[in-house]
Amino acid sequence: MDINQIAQLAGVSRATVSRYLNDGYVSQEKRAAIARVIKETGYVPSQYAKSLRTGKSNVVGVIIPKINSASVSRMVAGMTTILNEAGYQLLLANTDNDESREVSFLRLFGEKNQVDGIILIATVFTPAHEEVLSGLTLPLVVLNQSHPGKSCVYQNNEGALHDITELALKKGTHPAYIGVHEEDTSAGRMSHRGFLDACREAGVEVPDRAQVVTTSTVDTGYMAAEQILHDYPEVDTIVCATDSIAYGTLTCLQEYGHRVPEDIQVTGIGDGDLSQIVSPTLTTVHPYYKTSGIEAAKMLVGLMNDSDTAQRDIRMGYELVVRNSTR
Amino acid sequence: MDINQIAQLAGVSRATVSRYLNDGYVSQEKRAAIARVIKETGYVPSQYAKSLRTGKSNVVGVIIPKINSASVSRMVAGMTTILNEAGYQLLLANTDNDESREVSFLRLFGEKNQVDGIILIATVFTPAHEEVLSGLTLPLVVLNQSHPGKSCVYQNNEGALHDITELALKKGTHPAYIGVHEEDTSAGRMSHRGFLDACREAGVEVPDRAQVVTTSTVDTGYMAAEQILHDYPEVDTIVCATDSIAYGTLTCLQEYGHRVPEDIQVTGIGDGDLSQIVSPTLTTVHPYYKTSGIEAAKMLVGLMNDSDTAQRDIRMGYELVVRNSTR
DNA sequence: TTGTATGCGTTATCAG
DNA sequence: CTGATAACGCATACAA
Repeated sequence: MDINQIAQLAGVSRATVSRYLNDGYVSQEKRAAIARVIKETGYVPSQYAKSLRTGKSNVVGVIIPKINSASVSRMVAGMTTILNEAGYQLLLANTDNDESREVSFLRLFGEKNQVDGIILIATVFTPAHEEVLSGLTLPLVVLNQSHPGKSCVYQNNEGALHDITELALKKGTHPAYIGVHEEDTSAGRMSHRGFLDACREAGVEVPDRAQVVTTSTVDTGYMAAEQILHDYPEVDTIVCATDSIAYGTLTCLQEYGHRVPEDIQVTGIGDGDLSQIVSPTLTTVHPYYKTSGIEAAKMLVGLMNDSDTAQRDIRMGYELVVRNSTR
Repeated sequence: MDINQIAQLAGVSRATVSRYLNDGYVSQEKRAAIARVIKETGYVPSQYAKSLRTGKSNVVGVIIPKINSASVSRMVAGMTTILNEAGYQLLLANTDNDESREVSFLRLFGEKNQVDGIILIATVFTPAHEEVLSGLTLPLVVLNQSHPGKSCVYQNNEGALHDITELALKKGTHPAYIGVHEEDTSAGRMSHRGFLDACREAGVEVPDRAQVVTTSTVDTGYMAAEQILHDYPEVDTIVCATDSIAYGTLTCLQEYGHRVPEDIQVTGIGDGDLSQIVSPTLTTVHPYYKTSGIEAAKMLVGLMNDSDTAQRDIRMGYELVVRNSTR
């Protein structure tokens, strides 16, 4: 069922059918005839052919580290609405936390091929990333990290950790910090800086033994809290870089018989589903993940349409959610 | 950068380059020459043209009700691994729980176009669904629901609820049930049946006021539990159709001063992340979501390759996870 | 307002 | 083993 058959059945040339499908510029009679034939046959134009001819696919490639994650799936949910509205489909590339796959997808999509634009939910930037990123002509938006020279949308981890630490220090005097690795992800670094700034402003000293680095899971959070309890027994406030770590910390404190928040305050970042369910409920920061996906998608649509849209950065806002794990 | 330029640079015809890219059947010398040129130029074949010519896209359409959901994102994670291994990309279509969008995506993908196969994570089957489903020629796998005549992979909700109810009834005598709506989703109906069967086998009577229907959220779970407490005060066991409902129930019981599991047992279905964190930790059923995604993807790959693969159903297994919310 | 002719980049057929 | 050549289904410049 191709455009030629439609043309024949409608008694017009295929160019007219094509115009009917696109610009317009067709007389009422022919328009009606074509419409009727299309309805009868259920004809749908071939995307392949259309894309081959126009060089546009109406598909955007979305590279994600892990679909199976609350923050990522919210971002994807956000961009889906915008992109679909704008007539684009999402081609999903899941790297399963494998950096090399991230680079190869970037390359695959980037090589003048298959997609009209890319959204990269970034984790780390290796030299390989930089290389492929620099030689990229397609519209691209980096989500979740800031990257010089590229349009990006990212969370204000520094501000979030600063504010929540500041809050906790109104009632606490011996804060500890459980963060995530800081080598290649700016998120980790910025978070730590926010914490340290707030401490400095409050005039409290934080010894090294009160600051540990781990990964963002409940189990490792538990272990990190255990370590702090051991190395820094005077602790009365534990600021965690993620909610998952905070959950582990809560469990640990409970098992060691420390009361939260009376003896030790705990804070997280993320406002995960569990945060209002754990006991005590967790004081945390609500990051606008879904909205960041929406913003990234809007930006990309802008880049793909008006090719001269200026590159810009969006640092997302956040909201302190004060619950019962702080005094 | 197209195949003609590569051919010219390598001193061969474009047919030879094409063969190099596909079947093989190229002499060593030419092979080397082409390889060199391709490496130098970074040439990548156009998917559009390839698809137009071959009628295959190496893309499968995945229709999901909501990306932002633990079960769905796990299923997607599972199929991603299999599909990527088999050389397919995922085109994601998120309906955001809008049935009509589900149908239109089905139609869009189905109209001989754009994708080589479809995985539908099903929620409900309306007449509109049936209509488009019946006139579908593309390989399709239905995930999460069973559907006569179509290959499908689904959870054994009936078995899961039966077994967990059976377990709870070893220590309980007055069970209540909080389920989800049963009109159009077989999941809800099957769950309820599993519960009732186990009760019947155990010889316990369950009055209507001990069975309520709600939606699967923490808040509505809370309210449903409240209602049961009011209408059926002698309750000593609450079987919930989902973990979310169970979380709400736990919170409710705690606030009303009922001890779990001493006074009232609670069970869920799903083994969500929170289940080992809430207190008491939740007795639930671990459904193999990720594995079901893997199975669905394998099935679809089979259907797409050997077009004569028999249609079949897979009912997934499950595993009872006994924790501290039951005696 | 409409039709004709051409090309988008591949792969497949068919001789050589 | 290789090279012409003809599609694949569509959009568009150009002529009418």
